[in-house]
Amino acid sequence: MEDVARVAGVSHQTVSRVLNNHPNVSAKTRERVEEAITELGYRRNTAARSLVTRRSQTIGVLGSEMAQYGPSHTLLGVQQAARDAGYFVSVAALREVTPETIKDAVAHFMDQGVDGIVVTVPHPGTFDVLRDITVPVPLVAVGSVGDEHLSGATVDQRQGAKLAVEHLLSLGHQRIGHLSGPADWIDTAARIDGWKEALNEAGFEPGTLIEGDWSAECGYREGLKIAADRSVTALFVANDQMALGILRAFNESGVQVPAEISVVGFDDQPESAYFIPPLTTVAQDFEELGQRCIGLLLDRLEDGDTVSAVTVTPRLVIRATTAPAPI
Amino acid sequence: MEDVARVAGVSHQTVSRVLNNHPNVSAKTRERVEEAITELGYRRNTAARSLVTRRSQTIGVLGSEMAQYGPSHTLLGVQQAARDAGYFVSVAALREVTPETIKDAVAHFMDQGVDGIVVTVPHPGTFDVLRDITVPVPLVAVGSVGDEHLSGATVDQRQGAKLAVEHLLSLGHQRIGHLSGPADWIDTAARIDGWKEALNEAGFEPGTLIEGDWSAECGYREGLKIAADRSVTALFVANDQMALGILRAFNESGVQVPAEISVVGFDDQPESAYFIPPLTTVAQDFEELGQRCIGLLLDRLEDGDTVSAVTVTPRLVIRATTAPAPI
DNA sequence: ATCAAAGTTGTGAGCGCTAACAATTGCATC
DNA sequence: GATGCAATTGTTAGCGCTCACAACTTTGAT
Repeated sequence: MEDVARVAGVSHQTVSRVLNNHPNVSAKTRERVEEAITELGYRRNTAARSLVTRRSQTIGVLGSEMAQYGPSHTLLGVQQAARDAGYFVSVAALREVTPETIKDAVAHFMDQGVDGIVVTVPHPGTFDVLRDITVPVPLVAVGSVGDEHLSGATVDQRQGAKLAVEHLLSLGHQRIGHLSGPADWIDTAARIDGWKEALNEAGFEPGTLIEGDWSAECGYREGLKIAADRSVTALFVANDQMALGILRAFNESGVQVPAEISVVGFDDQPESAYFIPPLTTVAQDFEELGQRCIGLLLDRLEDGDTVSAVTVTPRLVIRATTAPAPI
Repeated sequence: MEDVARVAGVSHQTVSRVLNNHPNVSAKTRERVEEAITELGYRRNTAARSLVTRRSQTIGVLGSEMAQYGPSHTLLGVQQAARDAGYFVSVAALREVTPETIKDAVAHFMDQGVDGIVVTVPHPGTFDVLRDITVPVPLVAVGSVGDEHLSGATVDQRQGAKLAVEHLLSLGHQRIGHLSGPADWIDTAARIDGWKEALNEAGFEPGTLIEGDWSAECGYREGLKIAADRSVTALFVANDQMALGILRAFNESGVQVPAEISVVGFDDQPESAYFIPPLTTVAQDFEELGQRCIGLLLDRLEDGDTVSAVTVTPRLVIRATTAPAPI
């Protein structure tokens, strides 16, 4: 920086001012400094800057199941938005979710001096842990409703579930079952609520509720049972992977989809359009979710504004696994 | 740090020595310092440390298609291994792969002062770009063969392809086609080579070679054509997603899998076991790949050793899409 | 011409840490 | 008890930057 100052014929402080876009620098000085910077290929030292500002220009992303469709796309959105805003993105992937591993990861980020943390750990207990340890930087949690300490960004999953079930209702289905995610996931509860609500509003009783684990394997297993007992004419499945398993089980059991049983998934992974038959499902824009997270975080970081929550709206994609209910 | 020194009754430098595991600190002093550290909940300031050591304890991961099955799992392995070794992991996801975006991302990492970079950009041109810009930190590229400047970690894809084709040959197939990835991917070339090699060794001519784009949609489109012309009795498909599309196309066209045509995929995504029918495929351990990358990087960083390449071996998973060739 | 107010630039200190060197201690040897 | 040597500890400087403040320059009203 001293070198740049010398070349531009100013003091190091003026260079610093140019770098930080301070208002009180005359146009021609600024220009001269900028020339010197490009001429020397100067890059400001982040460590020195962090040391004095106590800001690292880094945002931590703390997540579990980071390789899954949802989290990995959320990370993409976060990364994109953060880099555009001049922030670095550091990741910590939890192999196992316990209060200890969460605290460890947060400590890891504090050691690094991150300016804010985006949390995508979809288990309700997470938020309690985060509130307990009073993290000294802004937090945004995916799936949380948000409060003054912890912002939340979330896809309106209840709404997504309603969309799915209302579609089935409009086709004349009345016995609509639900294969949910694991009970300790936030998303699971929201989707179950949406399913129940849509049915209640239509004046029907909820059909069978089965707790799954998101895996195709589990969808297959439960699909075999449903194929045998035929307790429902339609099934709302909490993600596309379980729906894949269901489809395979029905295929093996000779159950016609959608003629005998309709199936709706959730997520709209790109593959879902090529299932046999192509899956009707609910699309959620995870990348947008990630971008919104950074938006919230930057608001807190820069304006001190306390926007506590944003919601991304899902949308129904109708393909070939849904048809009018059999008579 | 000054506070810790005061509590422990030593100088700040001794605290620094304890923190850095310097040899010449007496056991009881070390103990006293450690007590003071836990008592005060002291955490060393990374920025200050980086400023003087010129090391950031951060590794950058530069990747394209980061949300895909392979890259996202590689990232998981990288993150795991890096955190275990006390490093932070920063990510940069490329939305578009051009020499400019690669250079930008590298510049972004240099601004951050990363100690090393793991590159998972599976296009051959990448390595040339990286060699051109002479990055001042060690690099490990996934998919590269490696040289003294650029270490490489890779799954032996040629071997994986051979495994797949040899399995088909052992079932009596002679006309074995290949639906490959896009031509500008490294993986594509290696898999084509393996396919050709296995056929040559068995004394057969390679069957139809079709260039795909990894997507299920493309698999579907090409599958319809193959179903119509029946030029092959078996198909080696370069990834599971395209295989999914193929399966759907064959199903629609009334082609029996595996009775009429056998299909082998590549990747072994968890869903593949629930395709209709369950997919025979080649499994690759991406997490291990990621861990190996960090291993290579740390070797360069710490010992100065120049291990230039490691290889992870894939393995064939036989399920229900392969059967003896029809007579 | 004179002065105040605003705009612009420079100076010095210090963020928290580690490297190099200096000083102290302990301990065996003469 | 004096001497030398190694092991241990302390002292000083400085990494590259920004902040607070001081100093200088312009502008416009009197």
